[in-house]
Amino acid sequence: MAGRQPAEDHAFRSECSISRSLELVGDKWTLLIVRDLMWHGKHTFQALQESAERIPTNILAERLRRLIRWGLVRREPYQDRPLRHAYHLTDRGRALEPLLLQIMQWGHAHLDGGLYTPSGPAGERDPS
Amino acid sequence: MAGRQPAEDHAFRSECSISRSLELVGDKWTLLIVRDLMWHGKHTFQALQESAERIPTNILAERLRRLIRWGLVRREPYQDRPLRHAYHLTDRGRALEPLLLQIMQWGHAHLDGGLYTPSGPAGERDPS
DNA sequence: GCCAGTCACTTGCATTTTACAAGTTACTTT
DNA sequence: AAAGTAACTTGTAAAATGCAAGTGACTGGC
Repeated sequence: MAGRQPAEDHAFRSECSISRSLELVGDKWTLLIVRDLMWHGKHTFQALQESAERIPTNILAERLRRLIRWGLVRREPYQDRPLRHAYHLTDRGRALEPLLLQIMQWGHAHLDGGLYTPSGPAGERDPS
Repeated sequence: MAGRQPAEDHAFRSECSISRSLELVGDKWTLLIVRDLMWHGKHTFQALQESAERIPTNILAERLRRLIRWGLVRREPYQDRPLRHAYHLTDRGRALEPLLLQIMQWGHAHLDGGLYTPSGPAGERDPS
């Protein structure tokens, strides 16, 4: 326990594991970074920021810091001269894979088709 | 296709199913509402707002509108005099169950223990 | 009829987060 | 020395969030 980082503790807003998880990955960007680290071989700041969704650089930097602080991502040099760092998932980060697969599957089944037109499957519409 | 609602279309920021899903459920609150509708028998505005995480009422109202617009939730009267409405998941909403289970499982495995202390599993720490 | 109470929201406003553009630092290549 | 590249940081405007208070429809008791 000695040598712990100075970082502040975080008080969760509830006991619920879902709520807790969402406090960490419940935003529009974090899981996309995890996706790129997990499946798309993107491990540098540059590579991550060039993804199709065009994450703003300040958000990317902040999210990477957070993921590192929570132990989902590791930052390590992959060369000196010039010194450059790469980002990799830890075991804890890699454990998000089934979650990512589920999100992907749901989106694929329910949000496909380019532009969304607001009407559920037949029989599910509000008969206003 | 006649009788479609006037609602605006939505242009997704990328083709990725994960990204698309996150544009809908990628925030701190939406999946908690789905959780309550799916598992906790909460179907009224009142019941939903009384959950442990204390969602602000304006956010709850806005999220319910969004979920309805996207066909994940249905709003229907459960009594007249006074007229009251209940919220229920549609099939599309219920299809989020495996996703919710995965989030719960990850959180349970990696975020348990009340206050978070920032250090990954042994061997995963940045040896700074 | 009048008053208190409940439910389901809406409104106003302060705070926080996000988005976009531009700038900075360190180092390399020409 | 000049130009280029990677990895950020900073500034600022726009949007989302959080909190408190207010509103409207109705009900039930006196």
